Amino acid sequence: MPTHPPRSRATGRVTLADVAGLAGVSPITVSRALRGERGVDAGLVARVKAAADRLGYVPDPAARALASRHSTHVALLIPMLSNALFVDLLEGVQRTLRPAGYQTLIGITHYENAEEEQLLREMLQHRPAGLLITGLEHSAATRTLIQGSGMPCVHLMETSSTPGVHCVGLSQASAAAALTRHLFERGHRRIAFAAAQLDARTLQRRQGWRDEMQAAGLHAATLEWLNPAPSSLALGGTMFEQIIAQTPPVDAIFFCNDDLAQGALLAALRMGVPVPQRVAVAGFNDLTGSEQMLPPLTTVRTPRAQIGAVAAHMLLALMRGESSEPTCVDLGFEVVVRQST
Amino acid sequence: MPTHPPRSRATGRVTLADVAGLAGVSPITVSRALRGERGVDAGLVARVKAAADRLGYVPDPAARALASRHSTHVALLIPMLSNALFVDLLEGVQRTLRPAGYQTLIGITHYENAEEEQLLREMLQHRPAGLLITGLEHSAATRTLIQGSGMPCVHLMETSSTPGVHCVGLSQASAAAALTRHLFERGHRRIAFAAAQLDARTLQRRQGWRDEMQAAGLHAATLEWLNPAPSSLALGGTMFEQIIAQTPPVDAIFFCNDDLAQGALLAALRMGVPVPQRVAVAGFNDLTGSEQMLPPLTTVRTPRAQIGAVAAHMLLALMRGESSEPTCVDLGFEVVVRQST
DNA sequence: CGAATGTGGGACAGCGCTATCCTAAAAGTA
DNA sequence: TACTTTTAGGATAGCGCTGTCCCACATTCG
Repeated sequence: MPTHPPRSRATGRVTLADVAGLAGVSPITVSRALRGERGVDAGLVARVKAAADRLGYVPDPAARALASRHSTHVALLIPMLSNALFVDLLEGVQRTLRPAGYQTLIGITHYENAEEEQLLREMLQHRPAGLLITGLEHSAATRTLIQGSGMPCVHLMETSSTPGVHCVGLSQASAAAALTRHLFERGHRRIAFAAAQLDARTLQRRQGWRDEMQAAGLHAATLEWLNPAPSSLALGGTMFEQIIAQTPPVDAIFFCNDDLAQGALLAALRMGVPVPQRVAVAGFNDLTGSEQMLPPLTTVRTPRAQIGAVAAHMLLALMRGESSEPTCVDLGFEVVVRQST
Repeated sequence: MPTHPPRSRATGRVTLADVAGLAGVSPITVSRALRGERGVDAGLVARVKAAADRLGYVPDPAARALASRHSTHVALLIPMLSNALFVDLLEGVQRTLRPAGYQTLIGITHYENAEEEQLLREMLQHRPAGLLITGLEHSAATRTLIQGSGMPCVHLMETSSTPGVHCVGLSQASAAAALTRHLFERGHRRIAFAAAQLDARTLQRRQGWRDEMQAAGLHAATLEWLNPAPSSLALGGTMFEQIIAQTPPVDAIFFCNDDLAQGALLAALRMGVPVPQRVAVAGFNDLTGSEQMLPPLTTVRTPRAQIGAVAAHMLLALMRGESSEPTCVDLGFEVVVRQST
C-alpha cells in the first residue's frame, strides 16, 4: 500500500498532493499524468485528470520552475511597440503561446544593442523556456548569452539559410526589390529611397532597392536619403520636402516604412504637390491608415501577425525537444498597389 | 560557531549559500541583508553585498516566489495595444517597474470582460505581487478575484473618490467638458458627439459633453452618434460622411478619440468639405500624427505615460506594505487647440 | 540588581513541484 | 523454464529561497 499524503494544507492552495489523495495515487504519478509524460496507464491518467478538475487544481509555476529549472515564460525581444508592426507580431505570438500555457515576457530594446543585452540578461534570470528575438544581428555578448543558455531561440522578421539558426520572416530585400520593379513598370526612373531608424531590416530594404536600380543602370548615390532618427510622420514630411527640392527632380520616392510615407503624403497635400503626378510615393508594411490616405498609399504588405504565430509554433516544437524542420520559414509579402504610384 | 553550507553546487548557479560562505555568515542573513530587511548590522550588509557582487549572485525568482508566496511579476491588464494610448501607458509602467526589479506581465483584454477575467485568472496562478488594471468597471467575478487575492491593485486612466480604491488617471468627463466649452467659445452650437468602441471612458466623455450641452440648452439626442465597432480611421471617415449629411447641419463634431477624428479629416479632404469652415472637428488623446493632419487636429492631450509611471510608483509603495496617500491621483489634461476648430 | 524589553543573527522547516533512482510486475527471448 | 528487457508507478531528495521560532546578548527600567 503506497503512502498517501494529507489532503489539505494551510495555504488554501490545491496541491498535487491533494489531487493524488483524491485519485488514490502518489503525487509523482499525478505530476506525470498531468504533464502527459511517458507510460502512465491511460485509465489512470483519466482518473487523475478528473480528480484535478474536481478540485480545480492548477500547477504552481514557481514550484515547477524551481524543480525543473525552467519556467513557463517565453522572452520576446522587440525594438518598439509604437511601431504597429510589432504590436501585430506580439498579437500573433501571444495568440499561440497563451493556449499552450506559456506567458510572454516582453522586452523593448528601443533599437539599442546595449539595451537588448541588458534585457536579455534580466530575462535569463527568470530561466525562460524559450526566446523570440527580432532580427538576426546582435552584439557578440548577446549571441554568447543565447548560446550559453542553451535555450531554444527563434529569430523574427528576417530569413537566413545559416544552418542551426531558426527564423521566421520574409526577405526584406526581395520585398523592396519587388516594389522597386513595380515603380519601374509605372514608368518611374529617378526613384529615391528614403529611410529612417536604419536598423538591419531597413538596410536590407535599401539593398533590395539598390540592386534593382543598379541592374537597371539607374542608381545614383544622391538618390539615397538616410536619416538615423526614429521614423515618424513628421520626419516623413520633412524628408519629403527635402527630396522634392532636389534637381534633377525625382519622380518617385520609396519610403522604408509607412510612417514616413504617410507623413510624406500629408506634406504633399500641405504643399500642393500632386501625388502621383509630380512624384509617386510608396511605403512599406501596409500599416493601418495607409489605405485611408489621400491618395491611398502603395506599399508592401508583410504578414507580421502570421510571422509571430508561426515563430511561436516553431518555438513550441523546439521547447518540446523536437527538431523543427525547416529551420527557416519565409512567409513572403505582397505588393499592394494603390493610387499613390 | 554557526554551520556554513558548502560553497559550490552542481547546477552552476551562484546561490545564497555561496554568498553566505564567502561572507562568513548564514544564508538567511544574506537573504535579509540583500532584501534590506530589519536589523542587520550595517557593516554586515556591506560585507554581504560585496560578496554577492564578487560572485555575481542574482536571486532566483522562482525560488523566491515559492518561498515567499509571491513573485516579482506585476500583472498589467490593458484593452489593446493597437491603440497608441496604451503603448505609452505600458512604457511608463515598464520604465518604473523594471529598475525596481519587477517584470510586467501584459494581458490584452480586447475590451472583453470575459477575456479580462480569464487573463486575470491565468495571471493569478503566477502569484503576481501587484496588479495594474485599466478602468474602474469590471465584472463581478473579476472584482471578487482581485479582492480575494488580497493583492495590491491600482486602476488606470480614470479617477474615483471611493475609499480604498487606488487609481491614477484623469477625469474623462471634465476633459470632454473642457473641449466642449472650447467649441462653444469658437461659436459652435450644433456640436455632434461621435464615438466608437463605447468602453467606460468613452461613455464618461460622452457624459462630459452632454452635461455641457444640456447646461447650454443645446443638447439633442440626434447629436449623439454611437457605434459599438472598434474605432479606426476608416470608421471615422464613415461616421463623418453620415454626420455631415444630417439636417439641420451640425457645425462641429467631437470625436471620442483621435483615430476617428483623423479618419474624419481625411474623409473631409476626400469629399472637399472645408474644415473648420463648414464643420469643426476635434478629437481626444493627442496621438502621434494629429498635429500632422490637414488641418492639424484640435484635441485633448492626456498624460498617459505619466499615468503609467505614477501608477507604478503607487503600486510599488503598496507592494512594500505602505499605505499610499492619496489613494487617487488626478493627472489632468490639456486642451490642445489647433486649426481644425 | 534582577526582571522586562529589545536586537542581531542562526537553525529549522518547508513552499509545491520534478529529476533521479528504484522496485516489482509484465513482456519478450533463448 | 530461466533469463533478460521493458514498463508502470513509488520513494526519496532536493530546486533556492524565506517565514517562523528561538537563542544569546545588550539595553532599559523599577
